[in-house]
Amino acid sequence: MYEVFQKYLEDKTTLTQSESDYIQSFAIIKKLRKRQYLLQEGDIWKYDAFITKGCLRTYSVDEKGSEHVNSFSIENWWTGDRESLMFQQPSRFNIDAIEDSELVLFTHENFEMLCNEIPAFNNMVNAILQKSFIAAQNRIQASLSFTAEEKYLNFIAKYPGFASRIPQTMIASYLGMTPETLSRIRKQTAKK
Amino acid sequence: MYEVFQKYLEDKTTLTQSESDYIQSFAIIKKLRKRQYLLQEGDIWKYDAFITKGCLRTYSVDEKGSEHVNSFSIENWWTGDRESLMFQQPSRFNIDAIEDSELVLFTHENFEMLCNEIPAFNNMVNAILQKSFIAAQNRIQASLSFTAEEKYLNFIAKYPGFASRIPQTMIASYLGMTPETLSRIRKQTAKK
DNA sequence: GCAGACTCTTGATCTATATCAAGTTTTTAC
DNA sequence: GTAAAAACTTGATATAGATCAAGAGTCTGC
Repeated sequence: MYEVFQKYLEDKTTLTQSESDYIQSFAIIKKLRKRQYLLQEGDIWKYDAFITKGCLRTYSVDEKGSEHVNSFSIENWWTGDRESLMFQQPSRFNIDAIEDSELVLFTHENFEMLCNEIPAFNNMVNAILQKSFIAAQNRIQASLSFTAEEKYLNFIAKYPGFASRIPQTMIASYLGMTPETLSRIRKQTAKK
Repeated sequence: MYEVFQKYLEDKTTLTQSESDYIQSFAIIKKLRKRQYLLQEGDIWKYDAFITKGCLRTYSVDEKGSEHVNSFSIENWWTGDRESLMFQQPSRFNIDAIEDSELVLFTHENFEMLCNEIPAFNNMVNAILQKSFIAAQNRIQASLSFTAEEKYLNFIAKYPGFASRIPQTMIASYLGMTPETLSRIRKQTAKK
């Protein structure tokens, strides 16, 4: 499955053959079964992780025991906990696989070294971060100004295909509503 | 007021005198009166902006005409619209001054050039972006899992000093609640 | 292929927060 | 310094969405 990542790199940046090979030499392939954890609350996250296949979710559990889905990540996206990584502190999140998945991991040490040695790689990484930040801003925006129905419609417009892969309960949690509410919204919008 | 930015740079990174001077040579000083816009909806944002004095707010207006405060930024922080900047598209946001303010602006062209020419500067900029992303994630987290009261308490704990500078109406909007609700929460929590 | 466990749906009821309205206090502008 | 405009408070009422509960579908493991 490393080809998926290689293709992604070709798409997003321009590397010489030797740079590309060099990057590959640090890659760690990781397979996850459905339900398997990539990261558990309390662990310190130490990688940069790219998904070549499957679908993962990042969520936290509050004091009342309710789960809150922070994000979904599918093939050709990155995942992990930047806060835990940056400050080397125990994570407040869990990341697990919604489907059988495959990832390409780099230890953060190696990843930073690659960023320093290969400017094109560094630029790509920064561009991704910028886009992630913009996406986060837009999500905040949506959570402040949208009704439950608008949130759902915005979600399926923005991430078509997700709705069919991910259980509704998790989507509801991601959107900040109960599964019952989402079920009713889906019923209503189906009518129209 | 440029000294404030200079001090910030010294704090966050290590530059030679000539690098520091070089950066300064591209700086544009901008003063804003209270209520004055830095950016209006529909404009294309073209700068990287650092606040040396004062307080600004970024907000959007929805179809019903309600304002939604996206963020506050004070001295020693950055502001702007990354989405408009990155894609050179009309902004959905307004940014205006809550207090008389002063900023250091760089055109994005110059800013990128500085990033390319001065690695230490580039690293600093990336670190800021990382932290901004982490803050955005935490805010999403809060908006999903906190009650109105918890959101307010979290806000004043995280940004002490903001509450006294910023009108409650705007804080309420930032937290995703009505001014009336915030007023009642403040009354309750004052009692305790 | 079946039992148990999830997941989704639907209905009844409840509740946190919104909305509307009016009064009070603070700020702004001349 | 004063009048008008904003900002904040408080009360009464409304409502979107939560919670509780029970039944119907679907998946999963042996």
